[in-house]
Amino acid sequence: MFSSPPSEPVSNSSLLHNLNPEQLAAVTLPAEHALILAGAGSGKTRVLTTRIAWLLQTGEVSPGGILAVTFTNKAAKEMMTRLGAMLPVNVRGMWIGTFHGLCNRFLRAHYKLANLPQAFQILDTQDQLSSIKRLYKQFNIDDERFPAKQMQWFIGGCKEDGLRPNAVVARDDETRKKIEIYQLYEDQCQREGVVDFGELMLRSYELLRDNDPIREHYQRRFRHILIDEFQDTNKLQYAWVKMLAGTGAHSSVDGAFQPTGCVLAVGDDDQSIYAFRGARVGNMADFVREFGVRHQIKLEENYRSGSNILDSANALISHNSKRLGKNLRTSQGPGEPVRVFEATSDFAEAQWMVDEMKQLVREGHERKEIAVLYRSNAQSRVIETALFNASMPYKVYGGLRFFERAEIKNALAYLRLLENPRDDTSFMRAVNFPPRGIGARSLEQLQDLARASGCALSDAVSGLSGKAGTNIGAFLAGIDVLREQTQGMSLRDTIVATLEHSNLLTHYKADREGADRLENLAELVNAAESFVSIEGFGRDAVALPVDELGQALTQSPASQGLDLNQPVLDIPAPDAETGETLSPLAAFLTHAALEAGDNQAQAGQDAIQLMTVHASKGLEFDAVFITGMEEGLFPHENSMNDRDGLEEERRLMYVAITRARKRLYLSHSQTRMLHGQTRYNLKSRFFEELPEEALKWITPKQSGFGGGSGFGGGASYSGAGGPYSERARGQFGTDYTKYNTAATAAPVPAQKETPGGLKVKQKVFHPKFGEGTVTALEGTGEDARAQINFPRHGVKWLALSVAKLTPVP
DNA sequence: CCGGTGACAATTTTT
DNA sequence: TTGTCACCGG
Repeated sequence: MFSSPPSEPVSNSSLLHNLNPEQLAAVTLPAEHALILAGAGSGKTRVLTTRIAWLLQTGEVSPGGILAVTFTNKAAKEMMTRLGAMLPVNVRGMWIGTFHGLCNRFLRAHYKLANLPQAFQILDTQDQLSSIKRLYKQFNIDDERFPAKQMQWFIGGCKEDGLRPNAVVARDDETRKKIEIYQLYEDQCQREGVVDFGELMLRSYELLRDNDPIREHYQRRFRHILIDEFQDTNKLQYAWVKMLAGTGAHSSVDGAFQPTGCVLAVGDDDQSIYAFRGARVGNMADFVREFGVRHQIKLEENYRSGSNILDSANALISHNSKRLGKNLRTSQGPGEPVRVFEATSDFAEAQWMVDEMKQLVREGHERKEIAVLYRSNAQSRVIETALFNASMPYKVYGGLRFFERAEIKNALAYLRLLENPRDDTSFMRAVNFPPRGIGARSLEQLQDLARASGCALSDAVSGLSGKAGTNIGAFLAGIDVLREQTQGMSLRDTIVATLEHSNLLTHYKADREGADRLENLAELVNAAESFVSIEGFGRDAVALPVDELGQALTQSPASQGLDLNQPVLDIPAPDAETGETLSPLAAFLTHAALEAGDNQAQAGQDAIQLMTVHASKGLEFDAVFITGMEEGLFPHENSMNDRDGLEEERRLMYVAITRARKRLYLSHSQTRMLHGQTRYNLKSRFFEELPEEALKWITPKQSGFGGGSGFGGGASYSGAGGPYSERARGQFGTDYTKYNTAATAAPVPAQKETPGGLKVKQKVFHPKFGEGTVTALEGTGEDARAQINFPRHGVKWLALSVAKLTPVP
């Protein structure tokens, strides 16, 4: 898949053709640290890959001297594919991959120094949580006081900050206890021979930091370090990059070694939307300062959208204060206006969208070129229902990925036990699934025993007596037999044998809802086969054989980057002493953990694309609907409290807007079903931050709640985009008034009445709830009620005859 | 060991 | 409203 086409090396000029001046400058930068500020749709990936190709082409560096890091497997693959198409290099042999993938490769190569078993396995997020829960049982830790989820977050956070338990400051008793649990967790993982995602990063970092020869080897080796999506890096990843680049602060004892790695960081601070998981946009500024960056290039030419869309994006993001500063521009014309729609209910919003989509499809747009973006997953439901009822094919992104499915995890648990009987997480998962009469009490006994002797569950079984001992003993003996039997088998046969032995197949066959699961298990066998044949055994997991890198090097136009005579520390595929190599199975299991698989099931099918705004980053579509543009939803209420939160929401909106090539729709609804309750939301403040001249209101703009008319006649068809004209109506061929039927039990709107002298959208003050905004009015006289949205207390209905409300000017 | 029950919470996500 | 999870009874 990633092998190089048998083409001649392309010439320099063809490599660089069609680059704009900024892109060209970025590609041909001198060998120094540099920061590329790459706006949305500015050809960032192209610049990155062309830069690598150019470095190789000009002999500046050999393939072995390049380190290119991304966040997702998808991005890494794309980089390799594109590079492979540009130059006849063996991209698989190069250090191009995700942070975690590369750390894995590094740790496999130096597993002894890293104090890990060669076949260490990787805990995914689920595994990590169950590992912590198991710990809680063993040590009687109160899940009420220290929720396992929260503990998981704490541990992950510490690792991201590069902190081991002994380095975390115990500022209070609670933290002290957490640190204690963190330590217990660490011990448990170490004993079991497993690492979590954070550990992959942290242990790699520590090994580089503490081992001078290793660090200097890699510093010498990686002449060019390229990092994608730099704004998403966390503290540890930044430190890792810094360590590999060797900024001079860490020269060896004799001081003779001068590190030379050049870092090319590519990112966009305006698209930083992952602060919640530890990303630090500040790394960009830190990078410039700490690395003494002299070259900064802005890629501002956008090749994706017309200026109405880009002006909207630019105007919106200009409301953020913390920016490095960048403006997207295009040589395309204005393109279509940004269409804005106001619905009476989430249901009506979905209906409208479906009709609009039908129209788009009629006009010849492919369904997969139409995307619906929303802030939170819960919003997809109504839309799905509407699409389903309209028989419109759609695809929801997100949700469980292939290797995260229960049946797959169950099968993997058996496979992991074959590889490593000490893996207690897998033991617990497999021991009584499918059910084989091993109850909770037996397992508790076993766990007590294991803890007392500090050994693995599987080692403690021999100490069990009675029925418990017999049952669990039989399970374990079965695993041992299976391990024997599968010796020398192909990966495929090993998995088939395991599925048989475990009774998973029988179990799911008996389950009348197990058909899908059986299908997935069959798919697991396929995945294993393609892992061996197409991907090539273990290349994700194992350091490459020497000859392969050698081949990559000799194919390079120049090989001055890496001295072939120096010891190649990262390629000890077989263990130096025992000659042991990673089994295909261990490699496959690693692959499963590091690449959880697509979650886009029927990819390739022409279906409407539904996803969160986060998931849409990096993608583009002809037509984009951004839905639920309401206060509390987008910007989300949990983010509105602090300035940073709001700015991140705005960046999120920026990302959403810039996904659209041709047509962009923004919609909001007056009412929305959320958590089983109807909420009344104001339209998003982001509307106020968009340039009116780029927008076109295609709704009869409502005057106050419910548009009066109720839902019928009398609405005033005016809006920022001017009167709702017949022309517009004809153009879209849709009568929008039909959506103004609230499907949910919306309160009957006051018609022209303003009870108590209040108006919708007016700000009022309540002695208890503070300041709020009137969102609806209802009834007259004594019965007059107002619905008010209080930022701190939520939406409330207040009887005007009782509530002491003061209008706020 | 299953299946029912009630409590509870419910942005965003990759590895 | 929906999904998850701990707990309990058959």
